[in-house]
Amino acid sequence: MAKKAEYHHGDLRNALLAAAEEELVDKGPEKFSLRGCAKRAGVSHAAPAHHFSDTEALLQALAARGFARLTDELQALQKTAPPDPRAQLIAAGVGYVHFGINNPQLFNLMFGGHAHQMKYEELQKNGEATFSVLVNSVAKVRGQAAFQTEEGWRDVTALWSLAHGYAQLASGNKMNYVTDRPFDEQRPYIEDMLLRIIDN
Amino acid sequence: MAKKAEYHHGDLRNALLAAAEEELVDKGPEKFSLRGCAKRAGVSHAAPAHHFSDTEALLQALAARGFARLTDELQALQKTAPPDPRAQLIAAGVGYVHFGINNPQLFNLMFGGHAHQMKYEELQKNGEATFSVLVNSVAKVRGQAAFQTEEGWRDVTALWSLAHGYAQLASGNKMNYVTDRPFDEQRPYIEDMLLRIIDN
DNA sequence: GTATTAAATTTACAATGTAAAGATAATTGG
DNA sequence: CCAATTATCTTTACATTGTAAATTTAATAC
Repeated sequence: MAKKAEYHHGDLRNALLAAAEEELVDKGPEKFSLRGCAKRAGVSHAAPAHHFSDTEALLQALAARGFARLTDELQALQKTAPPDPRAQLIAAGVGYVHFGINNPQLFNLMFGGHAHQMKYEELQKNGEATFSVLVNSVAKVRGQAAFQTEEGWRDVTALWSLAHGYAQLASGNKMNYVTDRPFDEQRPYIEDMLLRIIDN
Repeated sequence: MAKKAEYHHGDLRNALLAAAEEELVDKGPEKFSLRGCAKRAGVSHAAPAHHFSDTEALLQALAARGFARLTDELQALQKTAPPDPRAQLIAAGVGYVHFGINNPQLFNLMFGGHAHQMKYEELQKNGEATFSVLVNSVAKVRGQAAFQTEEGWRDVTALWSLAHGYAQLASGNKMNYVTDRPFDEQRPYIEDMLLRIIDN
C-alpha cells in the first residue's frame, strides 16, 4: 500500500492496464506505444515486460477487461430497468450501443482483432460472458425452449448484429446524420430497431 | 510499360496500395510495416514517401480503395440479381456481409478509424458512395418520398447496422456458432434477417 | 537474519518511420 | 537534338520503439 513512487509499484499490472487505456484513447491505436504506457504509469520502459509478455498481450488483456466492464454495465442497467423480459432485453441492447459510442477505441480493440481466440483465453471467456447476457435476455423473452430450434439463435444473431453494427458505425462517424444528436435522442430509435426484431 | 526492375517504377502508387493490402492481410494491423510494403513492391524503404505523406496516409488511401471496391461489388451483384426492388436490396445487404467476411482486415481498416473524415476526403467520399448504394436501394423499395420522413432513415440505419454488425462479428470470430458454416449456408439466414427489417 | 525470490531499472540492439541529400530517369523548352 | 528542369527513386542518417539481457533493489521465506 505504498503511496509514494517506490521501487516496487505494488499494483503495476492494473496501473498499466489503466495507462494503456488512456494511451489508446488519446493517441489512438496507431500511435499507441508501450513505452508511453510505462511513462504514464511512472515506471521504466522495460517494466511492463514483467507483467505482459509483449505489447499484444497487454492489448488483449485490455480488451478482456473491456468485455468484463461491458458485462458489468449491462447487468447494472438491467437491474435498474423494469423486470419484464422485453424491457430487460432492450436495456441490454441500448446499453451495448451506449458502451460502444462512449468507448470507441476500446470497443474497436475488443472487436478489431482476429484469430486471437486460442492465444488469450481470458479474452475469449469474457467475450462469451458478455454474449451470454444477451442470450439469456432473449431466452427470457422467447422461453428457454427457443434455443432448441434455430429461431432463437436467429433472434440472438439479428439483435446482436444490429446493436453491434449501430454501435460501430456510430462510433466511427459513419452515420453522422443520426449520431450527431445526443444519445438520449438516439435512444428511442435504437429501441425501435431492436423491437422490430423482437416483435418479428 | 517497363517490365524489368528499373529506377522509375511507373505505377508505384498502385503497386504500394496492392502491397499494403498484402502486408495488412498476412501480417495484421499491428505488425504492418511501411518498409514491408516497400519491400513487397520492390523499392527502397523511402520510396513510399513520394506517394504518401506517411503511413497513415497510405492506410487511409487503402481504406478509400476498399470502399470503392465494395461499391463496385455491390453494384455488380445488383446487376445479376432480379430487378425487383426487394431482391436488389437483399443483394446489396448480402454482398456487404460477404465483402466483410472475405476481407476482414481491410473491412476493419475501413471502419476502424476515427476522426479521419476531414483529413482524407477521398475516404469520406468513397464511403458515402457505398452508403448511397444502400440508400438508393431502400428508396426503391419504400418509394422516394420515404426520405422526407424519418422512417426511411430508420430503415436505412437498421439495415446498414444489421449487415455491418453481422459482417464484423462474423469476420472477428465472435459468432462461430453460425460463421463456421460456409457462406452459402449463412446466406438464407442473412436474407431472412434483412427481410425482417424490410417487412417491418 | 540470511538466502531466495519477485519486481523494477539500466543497458543494449535490431526494426521502424521519416527527413534530408544525392542519383537517375523522364520531360520540357529552345 | 540537346540542355535544363522536374519527377522519381536511393542512400544515408537519426530518433523512437519493442524486446532481451544483465543488474539492482525490495519483499518474502526459511
